[in-house]
Amino acid sequence: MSATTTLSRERAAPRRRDAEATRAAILEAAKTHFARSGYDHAALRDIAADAGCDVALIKRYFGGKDALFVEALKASFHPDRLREWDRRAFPRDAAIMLANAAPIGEEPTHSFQFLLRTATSPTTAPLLNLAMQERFLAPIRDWLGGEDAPARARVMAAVYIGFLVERLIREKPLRGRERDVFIDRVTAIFEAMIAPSP
Amino acid sequence: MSATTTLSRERAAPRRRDAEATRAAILEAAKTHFARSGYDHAALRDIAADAGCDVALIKRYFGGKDALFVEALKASFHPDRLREWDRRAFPRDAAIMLANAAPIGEEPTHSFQFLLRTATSPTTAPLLNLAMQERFLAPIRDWLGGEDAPARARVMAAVYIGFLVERLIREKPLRGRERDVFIDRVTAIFEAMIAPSP
DNA sequence: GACCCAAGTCAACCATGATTGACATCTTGC
DNA sequence: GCAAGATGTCAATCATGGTTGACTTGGGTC
Repeated sequence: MSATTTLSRERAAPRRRDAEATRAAILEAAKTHFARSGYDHAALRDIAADAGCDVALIKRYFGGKDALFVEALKASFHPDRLREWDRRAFPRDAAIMLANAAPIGEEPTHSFQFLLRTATSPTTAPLLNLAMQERFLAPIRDWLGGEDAPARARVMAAVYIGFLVERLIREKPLRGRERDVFIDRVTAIFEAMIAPSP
Repeated sequence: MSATTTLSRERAAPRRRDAEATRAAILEAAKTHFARSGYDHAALRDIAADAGCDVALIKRYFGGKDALFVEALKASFHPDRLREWDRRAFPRDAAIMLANAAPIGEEPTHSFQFLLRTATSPTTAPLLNLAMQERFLAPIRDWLGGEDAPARARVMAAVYIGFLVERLIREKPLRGRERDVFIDRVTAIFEAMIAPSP
């Protein structure tokens, strides 16, 4: 939803036929559906229905399911968020975030569910390499900086993904001592990863 | 492949019509296909072809795709392997294994790829929790032992899964210094996880 | 040898879902 | 107003793949 883009406000005409808006609506719906259901189980008809338009428009605006997926994949990552994170606070903040329950459909998980679904499907795994490089590994590498940033970024990305997966399949929330131990251990791991090479 | 099970050798008759053998062949083929392609992309016709029989036999012997998948899932885990791992050598051995390229269909990864692919499909995702608990978390917990084993097992499983995902989507093999740093860091993480609580 | 049942084969059936082209309708420029 | 192109709709088409039932074949028993 939220198909009404704010751009070109000078054109007061509330034209109902707005290619740009429909395209954006399709992309938005696609992000949600792909993240929730994965590539295979996301039906273009459902996406179109959510976007409030016909399936055929997807072909017109994106070309096909593959192309739509790639666009949605690109649009689903917001690596800029990383820059806002404080280096000192990150390990524990991230650990606590991971210890808490993952609300289904909430924003932060969104893109990572996407990631997971993409990584584990043979169809889409190849597509992920590029996106990972550009949008995930590179930002982490820059954020880390220092010696051996590439290898360390790779390790950090892997660990982070692992915890996201764990949270995704966690059956019940962590409590009490288990939660505390979990947080402490995860914090230690993140701290070790951020630490520059000796 | 390897449809000739060794059991019942006393019955010298090389009967070509062997329900037990075909059933085993189907299961074996299913394990491979499901692990490599995931639930959705594994076609029963392909599995049957690999097993050297007709699709209809799958229905006869297993009932349907779902049931076959469950059987293959159960048969794909060998959590007992964990016991063989030496506590001291594990961190570095595991790190090196993860640094190397993942040969599709090789034994060690096999069951874990299976696990990961399971997460892809909404059909099979519910099965994942159970399998994770019984066949992954519990063995690790026992293997770790000591104080706070549950929380530590959770952390360790998550990290391990993360690295498996990373390896799945890794575009080219690690080399040189990047590989060395990767191994060192991963080793350190595993060592930290194995270490008992202070 | 005749017979019966398990084991295996074959050819449909059916649902799903992406793709496509023909068609309708709105918007805009003249 | 009116043509033309952009935008949106509709109903096939096509491929895939799981499911199913009728059929054939083999192999052991009487």
